[in-house]
Amino acid sequence: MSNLETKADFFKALSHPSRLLILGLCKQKPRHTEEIAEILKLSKATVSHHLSLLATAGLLESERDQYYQNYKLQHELLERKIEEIIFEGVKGFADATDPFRAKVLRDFFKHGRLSQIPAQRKKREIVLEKIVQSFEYDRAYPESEVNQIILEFHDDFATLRRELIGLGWLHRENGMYSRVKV
Amino acid sequence: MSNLETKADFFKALSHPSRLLILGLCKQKPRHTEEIAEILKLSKATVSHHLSLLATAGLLESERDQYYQNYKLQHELLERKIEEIIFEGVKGFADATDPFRAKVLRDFFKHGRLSQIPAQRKKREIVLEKIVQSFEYDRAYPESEVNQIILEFHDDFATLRRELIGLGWLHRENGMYSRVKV
DNA sequence: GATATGATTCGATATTTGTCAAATCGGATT
DNA sequence: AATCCGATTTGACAAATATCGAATCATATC
Repeated sequence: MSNLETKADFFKALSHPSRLLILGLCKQKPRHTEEIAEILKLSKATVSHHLSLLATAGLLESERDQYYQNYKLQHELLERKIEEIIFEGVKGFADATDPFRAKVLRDFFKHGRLSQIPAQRKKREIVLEKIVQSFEYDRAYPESEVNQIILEFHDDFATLRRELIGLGWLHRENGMYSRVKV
Repeated sequence: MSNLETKADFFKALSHPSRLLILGLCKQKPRHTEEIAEILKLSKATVSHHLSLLATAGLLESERDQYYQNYKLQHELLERKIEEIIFEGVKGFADATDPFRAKVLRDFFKHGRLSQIPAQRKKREIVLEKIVQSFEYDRAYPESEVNQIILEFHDDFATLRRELIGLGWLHRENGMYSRVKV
């Protein structure tokens, strides 16, 4: 449940009356496709489609029993608060409209490039935050690509890369780097 | 958040990436339409549409400030667990596949009509549950219509109607009846 | 291994949803 | 009261989704 698309799809799975009914039925006991189709007066194909969406969202799991595929409610996600899901992994970064932040960015970035690395920790974090935003989540980067991306901002990519790791915004594992959700 | 459609619409409001982003933006601070449109690179019209869905779902509230309409995050619903919302007001009625229940229904219903009113409370509840399912939620019925519906099952509509009220499954107000969610 | 049976996938269609430009609205400013 | 300005609504179109029948699949059963 990391990126926005996945979260939206999770809620999309819950966004149809039939699918909510299906969850209710599977809450009572595991159900198979035809049984649900019968109760809801829908075709098997349609129910199979709904079940697939619910299973992909992690709300149901299925298990075969003889001829039947039984779908069982999964509780983990249902027990979570809506906001936990929506804002999970959303960066706790500063408001983009913070005036101090805006001034620091204006002072240190010239034509998109970092004119110098701020000495003050607070200011350095602001420019580092800006830089880390060039990295996507859910993707691994080789060191060469990390360097290349940072080079777009400043020549001393080694220092900046080390700082990003130090702040925990980039993670290194087996020689590959990935952006961390904070 | 009573009926299925409303619940589905609530989750539908959360089922688009742009709308999740909008919630994130409005979490930081109240935002107005153009501001969001600018950040998300969408037209004002589109953002207005998204905002309308989120507000209808109860996730945002808006307030005018000078020229601007500021949208503010509403926390109540976000703090609730998913299952609370999905299963809120879902009838605690017996599993339709319960064998005892099935037997009672078989014994007392002949060709869709109640052959006699069960004397035992437990059995009576089962047949009354069956009858109340002929009523829709979120609709008011005049007494004449209530009687007519119950008449389809048994001649003694007065007794059955009184029992349904007694169980709290039908509610009477100003001479009109409505089905209660239990 | 042939067959029966429930599940899934495919293909087609109807409905719903997302998007934007243009027109309209409604409160603020002058 | 005339004008300004952001928000909303309207109308049109594109994209995504729901639905079903038919074809295909997977696996129990014989």
